[in-house]
Formats: sequence, structure tokens, C-alpha cells
Amino acid sequence: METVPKKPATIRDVASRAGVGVATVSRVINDSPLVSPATRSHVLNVIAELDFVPSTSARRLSLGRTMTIAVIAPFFTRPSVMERLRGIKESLANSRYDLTLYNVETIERRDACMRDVPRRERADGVLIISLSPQDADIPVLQQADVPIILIDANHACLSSMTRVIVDDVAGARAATQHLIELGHRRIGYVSDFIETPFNFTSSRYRLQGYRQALDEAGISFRPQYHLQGEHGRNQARQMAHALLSLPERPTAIFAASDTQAFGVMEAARDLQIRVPEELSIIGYDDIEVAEYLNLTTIRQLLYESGNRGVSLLLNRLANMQAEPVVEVLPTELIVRRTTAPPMHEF
Amino acid sequence: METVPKKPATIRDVASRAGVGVATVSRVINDSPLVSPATRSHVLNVIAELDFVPSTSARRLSLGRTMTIAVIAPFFTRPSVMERLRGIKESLANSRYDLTLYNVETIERRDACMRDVPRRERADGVLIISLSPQDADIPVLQQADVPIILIDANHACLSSMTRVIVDDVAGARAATQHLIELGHRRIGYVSDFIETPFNFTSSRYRLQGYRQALDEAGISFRPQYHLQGEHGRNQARQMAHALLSLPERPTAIFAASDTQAFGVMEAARDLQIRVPEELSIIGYDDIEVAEYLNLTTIRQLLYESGNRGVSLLLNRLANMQAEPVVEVLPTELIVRRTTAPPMHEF
DNA sequence: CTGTTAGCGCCTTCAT
DNA sequence: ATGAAGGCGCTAACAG
Repeated sequence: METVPKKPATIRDVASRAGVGVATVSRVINDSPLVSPATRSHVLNVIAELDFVPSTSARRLSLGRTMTIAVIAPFFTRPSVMERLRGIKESLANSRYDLTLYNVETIERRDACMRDVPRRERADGVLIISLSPQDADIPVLQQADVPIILIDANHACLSSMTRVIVDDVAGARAATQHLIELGHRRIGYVSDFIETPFNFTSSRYRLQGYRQALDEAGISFRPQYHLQGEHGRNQARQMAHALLSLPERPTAIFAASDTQAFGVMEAARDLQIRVPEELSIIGYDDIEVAEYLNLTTIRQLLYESGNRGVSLLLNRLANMQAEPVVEVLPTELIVRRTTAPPMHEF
Repeated sequence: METVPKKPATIRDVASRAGVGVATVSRVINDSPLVSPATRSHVLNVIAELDFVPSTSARRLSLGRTMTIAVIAPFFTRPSVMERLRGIKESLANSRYDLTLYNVETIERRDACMRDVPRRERADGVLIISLSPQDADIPVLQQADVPIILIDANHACLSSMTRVIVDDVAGARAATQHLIELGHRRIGYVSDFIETPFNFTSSRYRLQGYRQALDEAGISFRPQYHLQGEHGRNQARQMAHALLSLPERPTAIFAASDTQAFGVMEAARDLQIRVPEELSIIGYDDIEVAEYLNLTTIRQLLYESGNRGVSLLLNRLANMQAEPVVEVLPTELIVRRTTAPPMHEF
């Protein structure tokens, strides 16, 4: 079919058809009170007739505002990131902002996004999820001409940026303490790589919490009990295999995320090790399936972190000179059925 | 801190600072070959000095293209939708298009999106996931001035629109046949509401497939074996409770999605009914956790549907007068450990 | 190869 | 209450 797409009507078309000036049409579009009811309704009619919709591009250029919020997120596919995104979408649904998504899977892209996205012509505000800026980025971000909110970016040098975070040290400590209180002494920790080009912080802070709890209980940290690897269920499964093949294998494993905890559960199953009788497992996040699989875990308010991020951003948008704010979300130990006292088999 | 955000440099600033015309700068930005290497590198330097980034708003207005793809998706939060989105993001990552996301959770919003999004000033192309347009929308969509691709929108009247779909009738039929071949005769079906204002089609088509398989095997359809309800694990759980409390309870249940199948599994657990010995369960989708939970299911290529949608769209964008295409993705029966022959208890 | 200029569609003073 | 005109930053002829 060769239907030539008819060019959309412009504000000028409406104006001339209605026999008024473009300014009047503009006022009608923008609900200005400076239009007589009669003119308004007439213009409205013409708008309907012509099926006129104001061009967002033009309006953006003219206004200098884009009416869109940019979200920069790594590994969009991970459940925890998804959950945060959900919270963001939810809170944004009622506002008049559009959402554009920048997914980053490589460092190049991370850098490009950090540099190019926080510009007034691209977005009115930026939400960055789980990506701690490099030290070098920080001044850039601070000078950015649009407000930027960090979600789950926990970094010492960030004190001047507003962000919503969770106390990962405390969360991991609680997880480890739970295991210790149950009587475990040989506690493994399966995590992402502690140092990554992405500068993810969570596994690192959780390592701190883990070690703190150990220290407090007078249990010495054994390096061979901490394995790190690429994020993912299968990688965690392999690490767990390794841990569980140790001569003195751990009686409990703390995984840096629920996804990884599932990998650990699989490894236990592979090796015919009963959970929780022979091996306790605790995760982190409390994503939806955790409940279903009865995983003991540390709940962090993923969804809410998105909510809060948006509301901080909208505040900031309404009131540009606001002071930086740090909002700390609580964590909570959720005991289900993958943790229990160790068997006294020694 | 009262750092007045310094106004971003414009193409004109660059031009005057570099002692060239704006057109030259524009050419440099756009990699036009019509610039001498010397000028080019000089301009590039000035651009770097001034930290100049072209305004997308201005470029859009001028070009008449937005360099963004809009995705309209309902219930963004469902795993199947997410998976499709992943495929989309993935395929879009290498192209120069941005992605803006329109999440629809209400009919009003659905209608608004259908009407307003497919406009040239908002997006160069539109991907609609799992939302079958109303009959009334169809002419509008066909006349739209940007290409629109439907993903998972299976509707008779859509013959003229390009889309990627999966044969839900066949998939459901395969699921049901699998159960029948195992020896089941009393087979329940737990689904979303068949008729919804959103005009979702999958549960409806799957009902057809289910009934076809039954017919072919000479098993008469019992209305009380088909329960419909809001989508969700808990709702499915309740429906399964009802089915399993029937005087002659089903020995197998086909759930319209994996999420719902999990609800059914929970119900079985609640009622101490062993799976698969006393109850076979089969899902639909093969989302990631299905493997982990050993759920027998019908795999549909969710991720790939996103991929394919994008590539159809990009093709269309490159070659506007293309004919409508319908791409049918295959389904596959994945047998795991939630289906088995029925016990002979009667 | 490069500069000048006229839009792109809308918003916003500034007059009236 | 309304209209005319300038400008937002960039691209794309059109001249040189």
C-alpha cells in the first residue's frame, strides 16, 4: 500500500484554520488562563479536527527541557536491577515525564553514558542505578547541568551527591551473624568479583560485613572460604562446588545475591548435600522467587529504592537548589528454610 | 553550593572559536567526507576544549527524526515481558537509537499510548509488546507515520501489520497432548481471564489449543476444569486450590504461564499433593527459574521475539515501503520433572 | 571544500 | 485577550 503518510498538522495549520495567531494556539495547548473561553473551545475543536499533536521535539528545543528522565542501569537483566526499575516506572507513571533507558554492559558504554546523558538536551534528570562513578567522573557529575540521583551507589567520595543506598555492611553482617548464632563456624562467602572495572561496590561492602561479624565472634577469616567470580547462578554453582569440595568444607554459605544463592543450592543438590541439614545457605536481596524457594535471605527494599530515587529526583526538579540528601534504606533478615544449626558431625 | 551551571556550548560557539562556519562543524559532527582532514581535526579539538555535545532536541527537530524507538509494554513487571524487553535492548544496543519505554497498566494509558506514541516527533519506530490493538485502533496504526511492529500480538484483523508471534494454539496443544500421552484424562487449565479490556490473546488461544488436543483425544471438555483469574502466582494458587478440591480432581494441570504454574505447585504443596506422582503440572514460557524448579513447560522464544522485532523494525526503517511481514516463532516442549503418568488410583 | 542562510515547530516577550 | 516576531540549536540546500 502506497498511502503517503500525510504530514502531521503544525501549530500554524491550526492557527490559520482557526483564524487566530499561533500564540493563542500555544496558550490553549498549555492551558494558559489568558484565553477567552470562546476562543479556547473553538481552537480545541480545530485541534481535534486536524488531529493535531504538538511536536515534542520542537517543544523540547523551545522550552529547553525534555520532559524525560534518563535511567542508566547496568545489566538490566538482573532481577535486582529489574526490581529497582519497576519502582522507578511505577513512581514515574503519574508524572508527565517520559523514561529513556540506557543499558550499560560494557565499560566504554558506561563512560559514554556518564559523560553524555546528564545533559539538559537529553534529559531533565538522571537516575543512575548500581553504578558507582569513577573518582574521575565525580566532578563531572557534580557540575552536570541536570540533577542526578544515584541509587545503590555507595562510595565514600560520593558524599556530595544525593543518593539512596542500603547499608550493605550491616546487611552482610546480619546475615553472617545469623549463621553464627545458629552455631556455624565454617562459613563460606560466594561473591562477585570484588574489584571490577564497573566499580560495583556491593560485594565489597558485603565482604566487609561478613568479616566484621566473623571478627566479632572471634572466628578468624579463612581466605579459602571466600570465592569470587562473575555474577550469575552457574558461576556461583561452580564456586560452591569448589567450596564444598574443600577438605574442611563450610557448613554454611553466604551468597552475595539470591541468584547466586540459587547456584549454591544447585551445587548442594549436585553433591547430594542436604539443605539446611548439612549446609545452610543465605542469600541477599529477597527477590520474588526467594520466597518461593524458601531461601533465607537479607531483604533489601529494591522496589522502594526506585520509588525513593524518583521522588528525590522530582523534588530536586521542583526545587533545584536543594542540598544533597542521602537516604539509607533498611535491610531485614528473612529467615526461611535454608538455614539451620549445623549437624554435629565432627 | 551555588555553582551556576554554565550553559552548554552550541555549534555556533564551536564555529566561531574555531574560525569556521557552523556548517563545517555540523559536517564534522556528522562524519561528512566533505571536510578537509586539517579542518576536521582542528574542529574536533575545539569541540573537545568546549566539551561540546550536539543537542539532541535541536537535531531531532531539524532532522525530523528522533533517533529513538518507543516500546509500549503492559505490565513491564512480568517475567515474559521482561525477557522480551531484554531481547529488544540487546538488539538496539548497537544501533544508534535510544529507547523510551511506555509502560501501560491501565486501559486509559493503553489508549493514550496507542494514539500518541506512534508519531514522528516522538519516535522513529514503535514496538508494541503483547498488546493487541482494539479493532478501532487498527486503521489508526496502519495510517501512522512511523513503522510499528507488534510483538506477541496475535489477532485476526492484524493481517496487514508486521509482527512477530508465536503459535499459541499449537503450543497449548502440544502441552495438552503431552499430558494426554502420559495417560491423563482429567486435565485442568488455569489461565488469565479470557476476555480482558486489554484484549490479551494468549490465554484465549491457549484455551483453543487445549480444547483441540482434548477433542482429538476424544476427551470431552469439562468447563469446571478451566478456571480463569487475574494473572499472578497467588491467584493461580487459589484457582489450583479450587481445582484440586473438586470431587473428581484433575490429575494434571496446564497453566497458561510459568508464573501461574508455580502457583499451582504451591497449591499442591499446600494440599500435600505430590508432584508429579499425584499431579502433573505443565507451564508455558520457559522463563529462567522454570529450569531451576524443574518445571515441564512450553518454551517460547521470548528473548528472540525482542530481537526479531527490532530487526524487523530496523529493516523497515531502512526501507520504508516494505511489505508487512509475519514472523512465527516456534514453541518447544521442554520435559522436566513436574509431569509423569497419573497414578492408577481409581 | 567551506560559509551563508533559511527553515524545523514551538514558546515567549512585547505590543496592541 | 490576542497577534507579530525573535529565538531555541541544528541541518541542508545553495553559493562560492
